[in-house]
Amino acid sequence: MIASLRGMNDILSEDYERFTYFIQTATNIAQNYGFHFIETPLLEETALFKRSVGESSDIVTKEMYQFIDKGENDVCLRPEGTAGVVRAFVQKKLDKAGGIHRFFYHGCMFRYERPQKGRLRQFHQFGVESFGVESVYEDATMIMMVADILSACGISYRLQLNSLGDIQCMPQYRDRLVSFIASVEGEICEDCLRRKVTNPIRVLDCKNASCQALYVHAPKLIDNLCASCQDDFDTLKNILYENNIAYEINTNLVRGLDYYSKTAFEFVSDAIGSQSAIAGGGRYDRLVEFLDGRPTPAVGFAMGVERLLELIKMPQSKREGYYIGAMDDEAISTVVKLAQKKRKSDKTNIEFKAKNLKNHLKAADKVNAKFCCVIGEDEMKNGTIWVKDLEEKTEKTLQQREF
RNA sequence: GUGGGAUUAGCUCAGUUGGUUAGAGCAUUGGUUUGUGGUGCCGAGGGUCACGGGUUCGAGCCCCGCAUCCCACCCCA
Repeated sequence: MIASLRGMNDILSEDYERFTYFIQTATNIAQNYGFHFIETPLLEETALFKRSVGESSDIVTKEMYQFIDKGENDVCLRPEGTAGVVRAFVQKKLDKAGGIHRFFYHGCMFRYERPQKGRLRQFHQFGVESFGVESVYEDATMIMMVADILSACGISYRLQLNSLGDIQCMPQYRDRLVSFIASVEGEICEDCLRRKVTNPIRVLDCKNASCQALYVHAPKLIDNLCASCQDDFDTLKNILYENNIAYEINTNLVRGLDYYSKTAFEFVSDAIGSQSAIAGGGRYDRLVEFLDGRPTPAVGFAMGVERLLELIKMPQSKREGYYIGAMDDEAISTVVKLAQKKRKSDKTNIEFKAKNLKNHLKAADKVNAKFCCVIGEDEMKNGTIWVKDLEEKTEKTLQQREF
């Protein structure tokens, strides 16, 4: 037997019901917020991700499905959605067109990681990206949209919030942090030594207790924000408070992707194991210019669909459509004809095997039909069909041409 | 990528110190006093015990390898 590749799943049956229910719910909400669908390719030039996600990120250094295609192009299956949307935004010259552009997307992403629950090599994200709005109200809107989507699906969550600073305050802070790390360099773990060079902010959430003891005295970014970042962060907290969105500040919340600035947020669930981040996002005001566009403020988020799947509370499924069967072989061709007619307007299941009435009723139950329709000896003789409403428990006999 | 656990029917799982023909529930399917369901009764099918080696008179059970899933690290959605 040939099995699917590691970390790559089939989605069918009940999972598929949940999957499409989520996508539909999220799509409706995104449209209510004024966002428009965008589809970008699964395959992009490798350079796109190196420049946007960042050379030092885990994604780019070890998780990409990268290969050389037959035209000798260095290409990648997309590991996340933002880079492609920004590329499309720039390529369509929307940066030069000015104004506000709001997009949502959903589709599969690929990361070569060690799979576990909630972490797949091919997985799906639903995300949105907003271009051209500088106001922190847009950041708050993103957060409220995620909250709306999760609530609509009956999913409870915790919201974690942080500010990563901007071009004014971040580099300064980074320098101060690096010199702090240098001052304790002899006592920190190997991972932290590596992080000092690659991504110094990451040392702050080192799991090593002895490192943490040293970092108690480390400068915190949140205490070193410039006036504009501090203002925006305060405003954001206010907006969330006024709109009844509970949050916790997590100063260690550092997005693993290099392009974030200012607002960073993550929605986590305590009900799905260690891969608990169900949505994450933030502001990325400089990414458009990194990808050769005119500087454009932008903010967005992505949700991991597979991680949400088992948390989604589905609406109760209702009986729907018709089940049609015959009690004698001679009536089966009539049944097929009637079913074909019914299918123009309603969901219809046919049974090709002749069965007694009881078994037909059982089968109609199983497919969750609203009406069980059967042609037996009497109906055959009279050109009629017997129809039972399985909900109301009422029944009637119709002329076949009226069916 | 590192460390640990698991893998037996379509699904969830039993399976004794290694001993004859590997079980249950659910699901599937057939029958049911011969036209009334979702909850009756009786029966049936379904397993290379993940895969490949080894030890043994004999392996679902012990040993080695490998694959996948799960857990932790890492990281993120």
